[in-house]
Amino acid sequence: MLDSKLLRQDIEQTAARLAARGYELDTATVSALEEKRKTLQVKTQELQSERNSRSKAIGQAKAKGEDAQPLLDAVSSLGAELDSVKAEQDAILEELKQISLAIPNLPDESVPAGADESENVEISTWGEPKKYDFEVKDHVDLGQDLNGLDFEMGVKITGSRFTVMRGATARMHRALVQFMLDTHTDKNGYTEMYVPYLVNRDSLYGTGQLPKFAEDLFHTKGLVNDDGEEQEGFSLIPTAEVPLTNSARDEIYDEKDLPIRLTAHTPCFRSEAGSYGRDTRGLIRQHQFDKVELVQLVKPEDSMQALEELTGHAEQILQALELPYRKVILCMGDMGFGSAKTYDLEVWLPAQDTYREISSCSNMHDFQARRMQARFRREGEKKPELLHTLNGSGLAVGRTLVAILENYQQADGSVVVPEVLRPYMGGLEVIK
RNA sequence: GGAGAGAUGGCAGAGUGGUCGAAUGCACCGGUCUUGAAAACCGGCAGGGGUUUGUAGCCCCUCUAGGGUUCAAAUCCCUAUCUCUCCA
Repeated sequence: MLDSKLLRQDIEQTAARLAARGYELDTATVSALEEKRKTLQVKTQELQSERNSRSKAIGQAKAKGEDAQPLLDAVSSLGAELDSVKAEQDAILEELKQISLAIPNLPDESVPAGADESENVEISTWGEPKKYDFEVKDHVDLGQDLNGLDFEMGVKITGSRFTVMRGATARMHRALVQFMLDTHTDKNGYTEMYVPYLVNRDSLYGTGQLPKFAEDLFHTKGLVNDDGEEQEGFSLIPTAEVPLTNSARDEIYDEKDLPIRLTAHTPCFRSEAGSYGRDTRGLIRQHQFDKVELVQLVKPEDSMQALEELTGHAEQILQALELPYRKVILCMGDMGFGSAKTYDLEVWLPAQDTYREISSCSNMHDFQARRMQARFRREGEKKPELLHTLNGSGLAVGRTLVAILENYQQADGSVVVPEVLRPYMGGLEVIK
């Protein structure tokens, strides 16, 4: 959510900055609502103030044993007027709130202009795509031939976009998780967290999945209580960003406790609404996939530097696994809803002869913090300030597995286990 | 499964209709004292929002959450959630 001041004092400039990322702000509607809001809010508060002072006078009169009846008569009509003005005010406030919740974040000045994916800008590349003197297989064929990936079984058990892993492949998947978590906790200063995979509505509003992206989530029905009433349901997390970042909701941290760095391994669940037909083959786009997430809570002045560092932490995993990748900065039009600046890391997939996203690292600025009221207090200051929040994948585990299968394949269809994973796999060197 | 009790500021804990956003203690911050520290004493110490050029002033909202009664609600009523105790 943006600072409401931006919609009151500088709406045209705000609209222009939003337009650059492809969002059209209806300034006429918002300005008109703001106008009404101001009038109604002032009126409501005046009436409340009057009611309060009169009530106080009645109290004092009664305490002195005086006749309060004249005072009571004088206040009798106030209630109805207040109710109607308040109702009007609440309606306007609600309308403005719904609009505000649907406005995306303002892009940082360092973000390149552009409408979509095609205008993202490559920042750097790492590693050389390997040359193969045989015809490379994609991870689907490799995984099936190794009896490690079973797409049919996933379909049988659940449905499309669900997959079963088996044997050494499943173990490598697990090894990747352990390796990533160990790296981030031991080397990069993150605290490992275990978090709920089902979250409530407040959390989804906090990180920005709601109200706009409800259809991307899997929602559960609420539990039924003793009286037979259904409680509000939960939603499966689309990323650990949701529980990790929401740990800061309604908190006020001491300056000295920052930055806070959190990591967690969780499954992620996405409905993939609107992506029919895309990436239907293989592990790339699943309804359920595992991810090791990185989240940072930092002071505003530190967030841009923190984004560089966080992205570096994700890169570190790719480098340790010796997977060629490139770093891309997303243009304004391709950024996620709450992001002020995003780097994508794209890993080389030889079978697709291209780079594919494996991590997305974003500085959300104060966008989520404002929704969550996630704050900190500077040493010696009285007023708390909003934090800046960042998140990134470090990394998407399933896609990392895909990258390893494809990049480490050999002519006979076996796959070499990357050196750093061998300790996590009982010393196994090759999956055959 | 049955029967009760409770949810108040960072924590503990008072407050059962009328200057209560809330006593008191602890913690914390500032000061006095001290060579320094401790102790003692003095002072400060909730968040959100509106108005405004204003981090000034004034005002509004918030005592788990949502409804209700009332001129007036932390306090009364209803509902939900959570916690605790006892019995089986």
